[in-house]
Amino acid sequence: MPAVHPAHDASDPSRRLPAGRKADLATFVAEAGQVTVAMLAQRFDVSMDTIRRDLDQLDSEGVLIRTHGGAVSLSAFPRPDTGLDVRSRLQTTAKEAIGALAATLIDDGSSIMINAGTTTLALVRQLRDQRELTIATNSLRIPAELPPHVFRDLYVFGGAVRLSAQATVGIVGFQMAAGGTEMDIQCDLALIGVGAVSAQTGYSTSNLSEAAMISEMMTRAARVAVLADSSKFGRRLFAQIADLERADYLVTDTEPPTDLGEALRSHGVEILTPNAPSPESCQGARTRGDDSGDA
Amino acid sequence: MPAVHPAHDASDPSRRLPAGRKADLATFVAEAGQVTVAMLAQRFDVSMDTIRRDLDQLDSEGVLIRTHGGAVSLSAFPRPDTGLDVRSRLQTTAKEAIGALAATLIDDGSSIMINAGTTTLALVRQLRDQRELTIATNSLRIPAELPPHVFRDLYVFGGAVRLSAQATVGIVGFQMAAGGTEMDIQCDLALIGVGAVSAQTGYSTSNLSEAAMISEMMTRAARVAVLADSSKFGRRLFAQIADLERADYLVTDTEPPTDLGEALRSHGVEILTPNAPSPESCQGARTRGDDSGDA
DNA sequence: CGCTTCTGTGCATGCTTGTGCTAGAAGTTG
DNA sequence: CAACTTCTAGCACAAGCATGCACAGAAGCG
Repeated sequence: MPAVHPAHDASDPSRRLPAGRKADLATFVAEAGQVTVAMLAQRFDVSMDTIRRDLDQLDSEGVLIRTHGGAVSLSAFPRPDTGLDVRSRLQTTAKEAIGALAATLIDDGSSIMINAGTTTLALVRQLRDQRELTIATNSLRIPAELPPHVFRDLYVFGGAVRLSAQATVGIVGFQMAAGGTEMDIQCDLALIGVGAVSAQTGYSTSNLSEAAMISEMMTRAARVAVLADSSKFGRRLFAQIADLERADYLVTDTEPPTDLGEALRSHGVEILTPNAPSPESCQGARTRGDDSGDA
Repeated sequence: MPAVHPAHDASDPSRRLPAGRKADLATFVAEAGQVTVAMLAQRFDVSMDTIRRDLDQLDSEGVLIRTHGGAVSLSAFPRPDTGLDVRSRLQTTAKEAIGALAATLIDDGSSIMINAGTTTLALVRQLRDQRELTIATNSLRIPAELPPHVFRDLYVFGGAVRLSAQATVGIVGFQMAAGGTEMDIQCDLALIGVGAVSAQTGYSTSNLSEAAMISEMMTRAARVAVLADSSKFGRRLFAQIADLERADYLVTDTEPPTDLGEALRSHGVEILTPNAPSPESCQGARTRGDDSGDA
């Protein structure tokens, strides 16, 4: 079994540490906008399998978006809003199902907070039968998509604009008079789309300011529903939002992996999926719970 | 055994990424307005079947509208909630000219406030050559339309949403910490689109809260430019914003009637029109080289 | 120093996805 | 109605993918 392995050539300086290659790869994708696995394999002189693994990790870290055949950058497209649009085209049916399911949690006349994100955007498109809602959000796109007959009052939190997310980041609250003090606000339900759900580290997203804002929304709500499609399971993003028990509901499209599902239930989180209450649908061994979060 | 497959041409990098192609295809349709399957197949160098499948998917995702033989963009159809969009199609050439002219007032690195409106929206679309701007606005649509390279920081004032105007009404200011006090803000230039300009009653608009907010923006600016096309002259709307002398410039498309023009000049307002460019305006009516969306 | 353990990498294997082709159905146009 | 275009459905093939495995270094431990 000598097996003629070309093996690793330590003499080649272009072949560097994996972490360094991953960082270069991330910037390369960000500049190129869209790349193929084959292109990257040639560029970095490693096999396509390694590139695939790297891209999967970078996707789970939220640095780029993995697609069939390669990857696209979050925001480096010619148009700044394509980052959001590309993301919104991925997992759309799942997001719509999640949105429709989450909409059933909303009672007529209740007050709700909604954070910015593609999943929550799909949610507001599903709002049809509700009436007289009071809604507060940090999304700049929700006011354009919200059906006008469902709400009575709509508020947008002010602050700096994160262009890639079409959202504001700032204080969860309002002043109603110049120089006046902040009004204390409280709502019945917070609907929160997150970037990652992990049994170990709870809910997380890629932007620190947004994480702080979401956490503030959660504390100002009597009930909290977290929205996340199955691609968010078992990964960890840069900024932690809260521990698992801060949510009352997790609305998703497929039953989570067993370890995550058990962790959620043991923390009192009710899991809602469209497939009716059929537990343990067993979607295969998707349990990659590891995530060594370097970056 | 036909076996002779022309197969895939790996040499062309523009192809080879389905997700990227779909994103490009969506933007292409959005810009062209209407397209045929054959046109897209030639443009993206794939078969018409693939284009058909892509269009079917994009239609089911709500990105465009599939038709027999091709597809049309969403904006080609008047959507139900297009109160603002319908208005924006009126007087567009005039608004574009006004926007381009007002853009010449904006210096690199300056801080500006912009209120919500179709005229100011046309203005931000004309911003190309400016850099490092700091921008604050109550418009929810400006963040989506603003070219990303022109500004350094962008802020949206928080508050209640006026859906018909896609704008917030509230306080002109920000808190930067929960429970903290309001930060005092001041800018170099306020760019204000108004609904009416009258020699007797000054500037006015139809909504009282917006009028108060605009007035506040004016007081927080070193210079004030009012934008109004000729259809706004000589009329009075419900809520007065300010007297004539509160503005330093009136940017419009045609010279106002003599009485209004005299009243403005006697109050120290400089009138800027595209035909009689002011001494400092250098770029004037710039031909928009690219797009010019016919097709 | 030797041994174990872990990680990163490359390869081989079925399996899934995307694409183009063909044939027939359905629609459009003169 | 006839001629043409476009759509739908099914098929075959290439590319991409997940998984399991083997090997090379690095790190840890005695």
